[in-house]
Amino acid sequence: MRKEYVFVEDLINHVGDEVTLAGWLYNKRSSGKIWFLLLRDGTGLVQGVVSKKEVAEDVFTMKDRITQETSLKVTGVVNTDDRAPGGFELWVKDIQVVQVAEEYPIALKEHGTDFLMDHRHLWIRTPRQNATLRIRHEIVRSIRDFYDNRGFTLVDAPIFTPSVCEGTTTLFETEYFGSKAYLTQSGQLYMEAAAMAFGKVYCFGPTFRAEKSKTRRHLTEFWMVEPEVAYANLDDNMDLAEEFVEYIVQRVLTKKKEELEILERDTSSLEKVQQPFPRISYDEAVAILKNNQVDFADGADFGGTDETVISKQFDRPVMVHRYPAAIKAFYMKEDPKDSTKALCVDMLAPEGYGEIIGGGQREDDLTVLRRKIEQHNLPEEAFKWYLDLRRYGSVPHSGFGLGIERTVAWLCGLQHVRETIPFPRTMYRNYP
RNA sequence: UCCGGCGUAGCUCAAUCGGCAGAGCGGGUGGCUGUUAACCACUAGGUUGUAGGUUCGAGUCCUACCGCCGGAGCCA
Repeated sequence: MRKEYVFVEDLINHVGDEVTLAGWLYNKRSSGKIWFLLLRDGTGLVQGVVSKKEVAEDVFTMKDRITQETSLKVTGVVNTDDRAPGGFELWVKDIQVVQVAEEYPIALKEHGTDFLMDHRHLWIRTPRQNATLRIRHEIVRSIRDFYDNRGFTLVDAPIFTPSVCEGTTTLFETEYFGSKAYLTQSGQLYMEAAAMAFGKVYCFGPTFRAEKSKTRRHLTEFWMVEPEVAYANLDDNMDLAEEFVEYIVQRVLTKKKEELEILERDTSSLEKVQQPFPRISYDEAVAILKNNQVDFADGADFGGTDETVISKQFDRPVMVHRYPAAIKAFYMKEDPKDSTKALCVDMLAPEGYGEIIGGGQREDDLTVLRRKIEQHNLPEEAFKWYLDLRRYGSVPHSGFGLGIERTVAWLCGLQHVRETIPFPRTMYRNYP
């Protein structure tokens, strides 16, 4: 990768050696005839000690020339020292400046979110943001490993779609060679086709919602993983969902301890995320709301505060199944025991983080599905290919979608999903 | 789209009843041999979001607009 420079994360293998690190100046402190620099290289932070009697004059006076975020290469001997942040420090012999940074806008002080988001391209250099995005990466890796290790085939869904998927949410419209195209809000319908071809599949990509949502749980562009399994019923689907979420959480707990510490995440609640997860019906969830004196209209969908009240009854994610069919998408299969209910499931994360999974068993009967499309005032023409799946060897099948950003926010203990994605897109932000 | 809140130095915020626009950080200058968002001294830095209005006098009160934040709806 690069032979000349050692990464901070590898210093543990170089104690006593003279090495050269390449990075950026995070901070400096001086005390007359000795000064300290904090070097950041993306893999960690290390303190360099510059002593007047041990370096050349021009190296010692470097402190007056280098500014925050100046790019530089530092050569020195690696030592362990309890006084140094991180436990290691570098006895500096030489410093080579690559570029002296202009006055850096992000001080090592508190800033407002709007200011930081305007400087998101720089903000991601700071420890907390860095830790969050590293955890995001671990979550993405664990998702891929989970499905790849279980024989799922990755099938990418298109971003441009010819028409509405669900008919409920507002889509971003774009010009497509003289006709209209829409940015996808879900790859699910395509995964249903893929499941009939590959048995068990998943897609993982960005999705887009043009809803004018202004909450801590919404972005206009977000990432979703959507598995779909042929011959799987609702119970199979819930089994998969809980095994999946347990896997992600435990992977992050074991592999990203340092990052969770940087974020000061209390992990005791995450350690409890183990199978089995509680499963309650919509009707049972409504009963919980009523017992907690929540004013709730029967048959309605749950709002953010409703979800919080429900999830606070449990110490791990809770799966709520069999919502009223009327408030769910057309493709949800009717419960054969109660046609007013749908064989769907939402998973609510603990600590008020809300819905992270939505899915269920799909309607596999051609006649019922056509009726649903008509009832939802959707153009049957647009779903011709989708209906074909019910004509040529239709089978029961199920799947769900997990929102990456909400999952990252939950595991990191963040108040807002906007910090869980490198460059968030919200109703009011399309910069940088 | 609706409801609520906030816009003061590069950044984070103060400014009492409407009465001289201030501090910390960051910048600059100087000091300090173990600092941990170091510290100490000095210093520069302002169209108080925009446009009107009330008043002897507006950062402060009123109106409209703009921007952002939080919530609702909708959803992952």
